Amino acid sequence: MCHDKDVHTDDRLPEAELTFLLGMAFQLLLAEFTERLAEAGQADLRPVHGMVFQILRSEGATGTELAQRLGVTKQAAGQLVDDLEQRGYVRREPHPEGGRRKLVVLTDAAHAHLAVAGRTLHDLEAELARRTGTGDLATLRTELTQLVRAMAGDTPPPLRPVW
Amino acid sequence: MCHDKDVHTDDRLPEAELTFLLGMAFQLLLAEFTERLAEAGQADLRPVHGMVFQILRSEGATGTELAQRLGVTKQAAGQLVDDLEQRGYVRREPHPEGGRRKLVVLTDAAHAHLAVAGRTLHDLEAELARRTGTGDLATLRTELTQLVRAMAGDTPPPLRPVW
DNA sequence: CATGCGAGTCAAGCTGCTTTACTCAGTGCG
DNA sequence: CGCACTGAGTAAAGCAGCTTGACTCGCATG
Repeated sequence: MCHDKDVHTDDRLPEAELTFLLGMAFQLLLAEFTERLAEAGQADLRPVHGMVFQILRSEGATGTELAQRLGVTKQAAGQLVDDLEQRGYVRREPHPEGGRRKLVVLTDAAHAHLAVAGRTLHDLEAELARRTGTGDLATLRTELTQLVRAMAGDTPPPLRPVW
Repeated sequence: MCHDKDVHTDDRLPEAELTFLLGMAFQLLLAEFTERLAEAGQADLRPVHGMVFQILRSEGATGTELAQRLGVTKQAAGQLVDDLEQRGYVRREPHPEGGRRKLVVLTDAAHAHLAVAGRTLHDLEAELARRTGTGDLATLRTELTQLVRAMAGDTPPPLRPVW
């Protein structure tokens, strides 16, 4: 869980910009998360796939809706769906409201992944709460929520790669 | 600063996972930051370039060192340096300790960018502190610092794209 | 001198996305 | 009815940013 390569010696974490801290925290958490998922035998799904699953979770969505929520073009979303369909994680069904639309829905395999991922993530965050000692990651959570609200209103922005 | 496309109606920010919140917060901040930089006439430099500048800031570094700090291959780092050199932001100087090494250092243009970027980032964070009302982004900062320390020890990990 | 190592670089390839351009189903309107 | 128009999906090509593999060169060490 720790980097043992000491490529540089200065230790200026406290003075670091908020933005940097956010980036590092996110990166570390996500990396650890995906690593644990891989250990749990889910190495074939990257974070973006988990994101797709969450979006499709309740009622599915059309390709275009998916694209909007992911913040990519509909072609890119289509490629993701192609891939996931081929691997048996989603199905394209005719859309109930007809038209040229198709409804992309999750298969059982995807729901199984969501279950594992959810547990893994919760474990990770719980473990982290213990390790920081503070125990009140709740504080952190509410502060972050305020920050996000301040910048994006009530609509969660698409979560996308970062540079 | 806000997304006005309301592509979905549920509003479950509070129950969101910590990891999601971190991702959204980071993404929003970085997007706003780069946008403001672009308005300030620095549209030709992406966040990764700012990262490079910060690494080279004090004493410069060799290509390999830079690659390690960025978390990419030395070839990728070399391409970044090629690009920045061509655009006048860095120079390759012979390394004082000789060998095949070269020391990559910043030009005045890069230092100017760092100044603008630093100010922009500070303004943004200050404005955010006002808008959240809490005023104590210091709390957030220290909590994030604890989190990062808990996961990475004292060595800031390379900050890289995320999925 | 030979061997090996580490830094840098050249070249090819890949992946995930974008841009451009098209097809097709439904809608509204003369 | 015929006909433009819209919006979803798809097909194809291109591109950016990275990787892997193979190499060159400077220097240290035996």
